[in-house]
Amino acid sequence: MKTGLNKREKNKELNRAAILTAARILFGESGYSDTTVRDIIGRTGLASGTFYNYFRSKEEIFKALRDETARQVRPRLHAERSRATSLSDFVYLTFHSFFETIKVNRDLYEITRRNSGMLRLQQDTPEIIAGLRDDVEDAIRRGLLPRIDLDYFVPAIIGVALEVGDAMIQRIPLDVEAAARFASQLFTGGIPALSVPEGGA
Amino acid sequence: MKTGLNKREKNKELNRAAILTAARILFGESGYSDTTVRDIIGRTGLASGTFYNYFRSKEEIFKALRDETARQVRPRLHAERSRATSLSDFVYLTFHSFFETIKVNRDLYEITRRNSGMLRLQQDTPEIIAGLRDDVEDAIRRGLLPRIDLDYFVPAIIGVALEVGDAMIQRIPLDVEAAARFASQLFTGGIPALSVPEGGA
Amino acid sequence: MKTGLNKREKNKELNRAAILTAARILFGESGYSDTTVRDIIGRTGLASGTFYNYFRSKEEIFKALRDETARQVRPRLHAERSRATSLSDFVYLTFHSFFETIKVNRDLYEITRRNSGMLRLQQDTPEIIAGLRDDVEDAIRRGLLPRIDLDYFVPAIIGVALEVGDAMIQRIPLDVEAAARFASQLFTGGIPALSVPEGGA
Amino acid sequence: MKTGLNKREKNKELNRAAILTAARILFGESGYSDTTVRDIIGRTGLASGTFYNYFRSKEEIFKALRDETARQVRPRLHAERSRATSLSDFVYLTFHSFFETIKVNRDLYEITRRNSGMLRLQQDTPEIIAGLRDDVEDAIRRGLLPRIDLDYFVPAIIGVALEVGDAMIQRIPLDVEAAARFASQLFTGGIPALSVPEGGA
DNA sequence: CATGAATGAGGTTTCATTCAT
DNA sequence: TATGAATGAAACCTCATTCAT
Repeated sequence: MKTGLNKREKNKELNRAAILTAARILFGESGYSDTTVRDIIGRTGLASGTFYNYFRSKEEIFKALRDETARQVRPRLHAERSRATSLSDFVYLTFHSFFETIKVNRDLYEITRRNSGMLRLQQDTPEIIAGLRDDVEDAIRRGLLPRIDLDYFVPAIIGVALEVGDAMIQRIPLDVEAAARFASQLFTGGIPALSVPEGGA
Repeated sequence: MKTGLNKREKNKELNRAAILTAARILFGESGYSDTTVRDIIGRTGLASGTFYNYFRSKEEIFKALRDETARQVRPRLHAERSRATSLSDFVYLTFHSFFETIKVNRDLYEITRRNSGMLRLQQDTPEIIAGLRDDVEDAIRRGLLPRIDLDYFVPAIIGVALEVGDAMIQRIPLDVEAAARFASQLFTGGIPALSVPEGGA
Repeated sequence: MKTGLNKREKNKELNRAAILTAARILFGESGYSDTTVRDIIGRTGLASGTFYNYFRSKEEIFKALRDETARQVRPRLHAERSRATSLSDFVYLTFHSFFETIKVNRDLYEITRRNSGMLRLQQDTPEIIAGLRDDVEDAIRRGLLPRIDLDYFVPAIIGVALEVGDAMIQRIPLDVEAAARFASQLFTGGIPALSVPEGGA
Repeated sequence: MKTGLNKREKNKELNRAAILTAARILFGESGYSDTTVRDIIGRTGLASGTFYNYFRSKEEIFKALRDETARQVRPRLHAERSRATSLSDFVYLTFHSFFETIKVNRDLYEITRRNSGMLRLQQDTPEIIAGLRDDVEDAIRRGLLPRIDLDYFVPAIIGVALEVGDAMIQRIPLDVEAAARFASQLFTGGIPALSVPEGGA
């Protein structure tokens, strides 16, 4: 039955979730290579062999984490962006939803950042960002954006999102709106639009 | 003769260079953790112990590579930027010199990209980028740039430089000017300035 | 059952004991530095990594061996000596219990002998001897021994115990009483007391 | 010619001596296994390959050091002992000359102590002590000593010499006479002869 | 002879993975 | 399924010794 999991099945789910969580934290903190399977399983209190009841290898859990990110994050980013009705709207929502996601899922984000090119697990674009190109193409079709060289434009968005995102996280207080405003002003009007009024910090 | 190196010294230079080159390639291809000392020395045809005649540890050769980058690249980027006489000039030269550097030292660039957050070897800002903030501050003092929030602006430049730089490298033909033009237009006038005339790619 | 160990636990005990025994023999034969972890584990038939399931390092197993000695030997030597009621009694029991211990734990003794000053693992006094000074001080308080310069007297006992002990072990038949008699006569009456009747060996 | 060494030959002698001295110090400080050929040669300022112009191997220099000890020390100890005219004389001179030797050649002594059973280089009796048995047998023949079990007596002397010698070295001020007096009193009259007058240290 | 870089066997230790319980 | 000891390949590094200069 879909609705009810018996005790055994429920425990399986919990264990799997616990292992994933531990891996998420550790990959984020130390990177893929410097995180051992023992580190991961040790954080859960389970025995080391148990790891292999849930994941076939260390590589597999890394991929599972990526997929999780994709499943959770992509639809959300897409939904936000599709509400846009103007260029500045589109840009602001893109950055805002991305920064908001970073703030909420900081550990998943760390993994993507710290292990971008690792092993041979990499994709050209981190999952957390996937889907952006489609949405941009759609925005062009909808007339929100002018015709642009996407091979440079999409990376430009990504670059700003990642680096300004990093800066945002380190800043106190953590202000998603301010960061999103900064990035979207840059993309909407360039440097002149960024000018800080008199005694700005 | 004072000027020339004798055979022994010349050979030492060659070996050291060979080891550095091998490390550069492998760190770039596989990252720091997944590159073994044996991989490195194996590529040179030397014996495994010989590695340690030149570098005290795996970590040390990594640092040596980084320092090499810094010594080669920083002064050059700085020199280019300090020639700027206007906002658009400053931005264009910044991106252009960076992309040019990437093109020439592609392997060194890969290392920095792939190992940014790795191990505990990282610095907050990869060497290849260090110095940018100083130059931007200087440009503001010189009136080339308006007063801006540097904690977001500098990362924004870096993000675009890195991601557009990656895109540029994969593109054939490799066109530094085009990439620099794109990035500086974005920073100078925002998306509207990017608009591609009719039949653009 | 609480009292018995199951198969797993029993096997663990056996393996740990096997590793300790192998180390004991090899350290005794070749000394600490010239005994490799591979030698030790090889003697047990276990895989090389297994060593590190039981001891964190080569140094640790050495210490474990020492502690084992201490736990086994010290209380026993102390108990014997505290039974003494006269000077000659005290001296005889001291040597006798020491020689008896050597005889029984010959391999542990070899380790202590061969590695006394080694590496930086040493303690000033090998465990096998520790406690002697306390007992001597106690004997002086109890009036069994006169007031003596302990900084020379304790080493003198130790020196005779070790060297005569070595000689005893090589002698056939191994006669603990004879060795103890010799040493205690020397300490009780000096050389004159050692005089061998007519046809002595 | 015996009398004059030319410059080349003199330098050879100096180098050989320098290497031996360095080895003596280092073997004494760290033991045979933990001293590297590079450590030794490094202390002399010579190049590592040069070591092998003087000694065929690390083991050989160790043996050379042993032989040096024997050549220097044995005759001297023998000469001192043969002057003895009574039991107490013999015993006192034996210990005194040994302690005096220790004091003067502390580094050679350390080597013998720290590496007694090492490698397979050991002899049953350290070189520094060799010859003792012969002298004792001679003393018995000369009527200085009673007939004694030499297999225990010689080791007893050695044990006291080594251990009291160690204690003496650590004591400040270093008093050879006091140590020799202690040891010879013990051997002459046993513990009763050691009794310290009232407020002795 | 002196030099010091090159050699490569071998040392200690780690860790993903397997498997008997 | 859970356990955790066993496995063994492989990582980093050391060092006695050789050899071209």
